[in-house]
Amino acid sequence: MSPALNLTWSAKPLSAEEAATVAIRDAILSGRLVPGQRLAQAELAAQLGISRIPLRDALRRLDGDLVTIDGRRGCWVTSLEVDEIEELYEIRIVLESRCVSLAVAGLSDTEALHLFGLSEQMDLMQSDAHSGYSTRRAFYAELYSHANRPRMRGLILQLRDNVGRYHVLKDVRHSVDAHEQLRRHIMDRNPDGAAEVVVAHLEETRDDLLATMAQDEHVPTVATEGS
Amino acid sequence: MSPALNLTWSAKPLSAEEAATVAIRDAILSGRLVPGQRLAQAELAAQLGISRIPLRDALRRLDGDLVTIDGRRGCWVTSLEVDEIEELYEIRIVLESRCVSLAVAGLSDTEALHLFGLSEQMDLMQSDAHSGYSTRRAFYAELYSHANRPRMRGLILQLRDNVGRYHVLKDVRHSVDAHEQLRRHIMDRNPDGAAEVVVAHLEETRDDLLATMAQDEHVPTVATEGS
DNA sequence: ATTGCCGATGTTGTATACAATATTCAGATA
DNA sequence: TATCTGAATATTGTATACAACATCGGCAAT
Repeated sequence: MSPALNLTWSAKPLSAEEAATVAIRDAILSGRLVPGQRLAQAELAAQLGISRIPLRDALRRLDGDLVTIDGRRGCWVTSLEVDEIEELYEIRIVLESRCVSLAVAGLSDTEALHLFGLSEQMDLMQSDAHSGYSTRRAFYAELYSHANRPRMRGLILQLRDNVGRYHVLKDVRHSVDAHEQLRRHIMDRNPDGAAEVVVAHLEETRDDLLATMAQDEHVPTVATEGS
Repeated sequence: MSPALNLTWSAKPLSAEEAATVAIRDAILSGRLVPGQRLAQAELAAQLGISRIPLRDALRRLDGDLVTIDGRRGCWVTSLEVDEIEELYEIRIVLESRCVSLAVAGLSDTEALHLFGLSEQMDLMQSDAHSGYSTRRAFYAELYSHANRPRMRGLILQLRDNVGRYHVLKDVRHSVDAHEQLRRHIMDRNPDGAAEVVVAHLEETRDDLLATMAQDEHVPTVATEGS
């Protein structure tokens, strides 16, 4: 069934629309474009060196997720209320508990060992906040891929990104503990245990984020535009 | 806080992009555009009487869901494999069991009675397949709205539409039974019972669909273009 | 007969120009 | 002073025109 030879192009020529999509997504996820910030088509297109047409295509693609388009009134970076963040975490808990259970249940010996190594690496590196987030994201993306549920995995990663941009330089103590437990459940092929760890970790992360937001709610972030 | 007067325009002037979006979505959900069918921009734009620009915006908006855009190769109505349908049902089961449980738990007396009436009406009307689907969809949309989980509800309805277009003139016996049980659990405020009914109903519906697809897999539907 | 190589054709991607709508700010009026 | 009005401004929506790329056909070579 599987092809004997499988190439993946390293350098694919991406269109202006695709480039704009990843650029805007990266800018939002990295915090350079903050929630609530206006996204003017002419300005963004000029900054990216493209026309408004591919920029509009990119914005439509991100609409409803990282970007909110309000008819002819304009376009903003989606701003999440506390209720919405709680709901997104609830959906993540439901989906990820199932997904990690399926993934751990189906791991082969080499796959489990590989994930174990990835997880250890991840906790040892401990780099800055942004690259740390990206490393953890890659680990879960790899782990969840073993559940063989592509749509579920995509939804989870999308939800993770959507709520992850609100985490600013957070502690990682919980993560290290949770990852150690998760590693053990991976090696033991314990799906239920892994699911429990993920749920507990998500709840802890959610509560930390909500506490941080409650502290900073009177200090709203305002975007200032550089030259 | 709330305005004394709150108008909603019955006839709001929707843009060409919005009109194209609903038109294409309706065409796909009603089966006039079948899975796998090519969506040529020039042709569709001409049929809708608009330019290619707003049509492209509409296609981008539907991409990844009802429509699949493959770079410069073109655009097709998304075609689901058996594995994908199974996965979509699995996600629906996880989300809807939670959502119906929350909804039933929080119902007031009048709300429960209203839903009871809606459900009875639904089973008595028994109209044609398309309007029957739309009626059932409206009932679940109303029921799930009481869970106070807008994102979850939106995801569920999206998944429901995505998989619902593969149901062609199916039997409704299971639905009638399931709805009767669901009505009882609604009136009894029994969240767990309602969740069990919904899960069982979804599994049954899924198995019926898969059986139908297995029968018809050697009779692929082909789109023929009228004048 | 099959494979590889163009050239013709068609489709999609993008830039520019213009139309339609929303926002803003000045000025007038109560 | 506060509020409403309306023109000026800015921003988004859409159409047309053109460029870039993919597909399909024929033709030649092995």
